[in-house]
Amino acid sequence: MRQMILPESGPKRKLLDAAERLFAERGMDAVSIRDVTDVAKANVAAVNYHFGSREAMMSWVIARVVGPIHEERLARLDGLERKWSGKAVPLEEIIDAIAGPVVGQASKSGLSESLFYKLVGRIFAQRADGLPQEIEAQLVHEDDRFKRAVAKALPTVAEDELAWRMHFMRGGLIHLLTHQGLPQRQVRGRSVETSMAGLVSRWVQFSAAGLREGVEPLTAPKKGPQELFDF
Amino acid sequence: MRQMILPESGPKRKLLDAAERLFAERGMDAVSIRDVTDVAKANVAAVNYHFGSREAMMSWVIARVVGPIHEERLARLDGLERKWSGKAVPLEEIIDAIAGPVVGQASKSGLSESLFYKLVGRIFAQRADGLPQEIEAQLVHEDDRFKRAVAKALPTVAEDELAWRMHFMRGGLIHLLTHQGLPQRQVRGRSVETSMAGLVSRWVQFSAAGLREGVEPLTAPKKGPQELFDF
DNA sequence: CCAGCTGTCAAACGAACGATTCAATCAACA
DNA sequence: TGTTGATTGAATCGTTCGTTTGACAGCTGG
Repeated sequence: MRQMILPESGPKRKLLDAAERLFAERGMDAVSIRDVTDVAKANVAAVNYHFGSREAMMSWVIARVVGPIHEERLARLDGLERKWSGKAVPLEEIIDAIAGPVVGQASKSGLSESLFYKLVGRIFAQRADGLPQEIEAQLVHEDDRFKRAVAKALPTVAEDELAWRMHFMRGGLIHLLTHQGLPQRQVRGRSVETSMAGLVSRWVQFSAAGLREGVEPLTAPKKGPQELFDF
Repeated sequence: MRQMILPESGPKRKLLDAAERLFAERGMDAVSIRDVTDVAKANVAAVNYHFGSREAMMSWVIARVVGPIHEERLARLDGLERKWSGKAVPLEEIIDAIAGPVVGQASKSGLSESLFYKLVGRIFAQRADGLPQEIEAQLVHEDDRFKRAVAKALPTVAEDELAWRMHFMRGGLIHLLTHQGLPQRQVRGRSVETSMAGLVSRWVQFSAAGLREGVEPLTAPKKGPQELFDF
């Protein structure tokens, strides 16, 4: 596996694109290498020739999707910590740095937005249960960085309590990504926001409130919550 | 399928128990009928003889797990609405009526608690993507009941906003069930709460805060949030 | 006593799976 | 142009899958 230089074109790229689309549509386990090579208009042997095995190809697909999201997350967090130079970063901005890169990378993907979110959701839902070790290690480090940032923003909340609340938060995002369209049927007769950017901002607000649970606002307790976060 | 009278004993029961355990351990798609019949010490043909097909057996397993949870949820909500006789039920009690039955049924299951939660999480994660129609219909109705109850408890929050927040909330619970043990490694050196009952009460608090986001407390705004929920 | 139903069993079915083989083909360079 | 190494193609490998078959045992009611 080593450094995993992503192919810009050529047959490897075609296979990865095909696998990516099928993984998003049907789930990783429901796609055979023949499905992939049919879509990519390649031979069955191509997968094992270029990647060594089906599982190795899966790792490439996952790395190609997760890698940029992971790096953009860390870059955003770095930027925030630089911007607030040592002070605690506002909670909503931290949380937005988790979901924002998913939306950001969606437009750069060859997939439709809906499929891209589904794929990302499927991947993150598998945490610690089948993800390639290299990617899992990245994500563990990422989790740690964000946990420390949140802990700094909410110093009065116990660390283990925060860890669980961030666990719930992550679950909400994964559920949003995998089942984007579910609840909109439940609202009768009204046209409902469906753009992921809007939904993510709702998720940020929801999560921030959940993380803050039990924390008294230090200043201006009579003001509304929009005072704490302007965007 | 019809009424699905659950077998108390006999070979059907043995097959369902074996399938249930394996589904929880490995996931639905990773279990063959030979795996099941090996554990159940039955013949491969037994599955098709007693259930007609692998998929039908899966539906029985799912129905046997989800059914009691679904009914206990509705019963709890009925009880709450009776107890508060027409007035809005306190938010935390509604949310607890969603997660509580999962904990309640865990002890009645033949599975270990950990496996039972994993199985329930796996099932609910598949909403609208492979669940038997009958169960899906139950859950849609259940969602609607709970959404109305929450809307009554939070009349100032727009309905579609509530639907999305409850979506995030459900995601958090599913993630907790499927990845119970994940974040505890992240807390260094401390022994951490791992009982599901405790975790669920954290999830209830988290979710209630998320659902309430932007809602000003009507009375005693200076008091702590424990004023709003005593248990 | 035996016809009829219920359940179990080993065996086999055809299909699909990931992987491999090996000859044919292609591109690049001497 | 001839040679070499990279890539492709068709065919096949051994396995595993869900399902089906048909023989056989156990029991029951007439």
